[in-house]
Amino acid sequence: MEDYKQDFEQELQSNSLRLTGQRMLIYGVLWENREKHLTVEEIHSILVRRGSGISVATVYRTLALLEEHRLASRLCLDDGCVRYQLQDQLEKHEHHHLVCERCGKVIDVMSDMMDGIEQQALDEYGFQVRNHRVKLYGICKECRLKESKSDKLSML
Amino acid sequence: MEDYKQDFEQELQSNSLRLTGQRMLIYGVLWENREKHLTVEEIHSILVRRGSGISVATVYRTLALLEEHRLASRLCLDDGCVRYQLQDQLEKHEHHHLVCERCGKVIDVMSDMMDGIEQQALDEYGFQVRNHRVKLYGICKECRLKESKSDKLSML
DNA sequence: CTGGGTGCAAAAGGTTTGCAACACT
DNA sequence: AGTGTTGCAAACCTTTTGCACCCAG
Repeated sequence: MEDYKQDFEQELQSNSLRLTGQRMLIYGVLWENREKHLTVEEIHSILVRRGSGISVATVYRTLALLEEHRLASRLCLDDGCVRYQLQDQLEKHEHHHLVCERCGKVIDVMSDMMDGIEQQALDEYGFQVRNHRVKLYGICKECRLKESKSDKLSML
Repeated sequence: MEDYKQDFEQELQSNSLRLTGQRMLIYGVLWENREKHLTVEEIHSILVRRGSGISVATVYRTLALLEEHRLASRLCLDDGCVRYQLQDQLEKHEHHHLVCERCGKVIDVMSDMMDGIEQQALDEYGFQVRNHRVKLYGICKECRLKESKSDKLSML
């Protein structure tokens, strides 16, 4: 339970990178929010709120480091801010995201259904896929329920 | 052949928007480069190079307008700049992109292979997909050939 | 004519960088 | 001790905005 940082510590050590307090803090925030997709600004302000005088520059630098070492993955929702999430070390490549156009919720989806498309890319274009980013935009269950309810109310 | 702008003109008219010279120019550049994915900066500098004193602000405003009316689609390759491309009016939703990690080339792919994933999203999460953005990162045919050639050379 | 559209320049984000001070190893 | 890291602030880059002027309808 307390060893969640071992992947990180090991990766740093084997690359002769330093295990600093700031890096641990950032990794900790990502771990605590591993089911969420935090923006850089959110990560920074969580730490500032806790009394850490960490600078934004360090947050950016550390996140870039984590991404480079494939310990975190970057998610760009085309709304102008980049989000980060710890990357599951078991994943072959990145998972998919369902983005609700109403409430903004992001649902992670594990799926190998892209295998077919990857094969097609190779067959038809000679393109060898190494990673993919799939974002499906639509309306989540809760928002659909909410909307069908208010539709019924407005009909009265 | 000369009527490629009719979709655009019609859409403007039916929304009582004005058919200005600048809008025509921008639409023209997108049409000439319809197989490419131009950044805002590229579109702007193409026009400036041709002697048009158009401002970046207008380019941004017009592209936003085109996107809003689904005449163009925005592509965000997570490299900090947004790209635009005219949208095929027959497409159900956006097509997929194969992005080469070596040369940066972007290949468009039409495919309905996402239908399976969309059904899965609905079945498992109650999530109704309305659009999707799929980017597959990998290595294109040409770069693979080039690399295998230089591999062989370095072996000598 | 009249209001939508444009150019300009300033402002507003978000992200990067140079440099001196700091702190892991 | 030595160098990788950090904080700070300035620089950067892309995108947005306010406003006076302009032009399509």
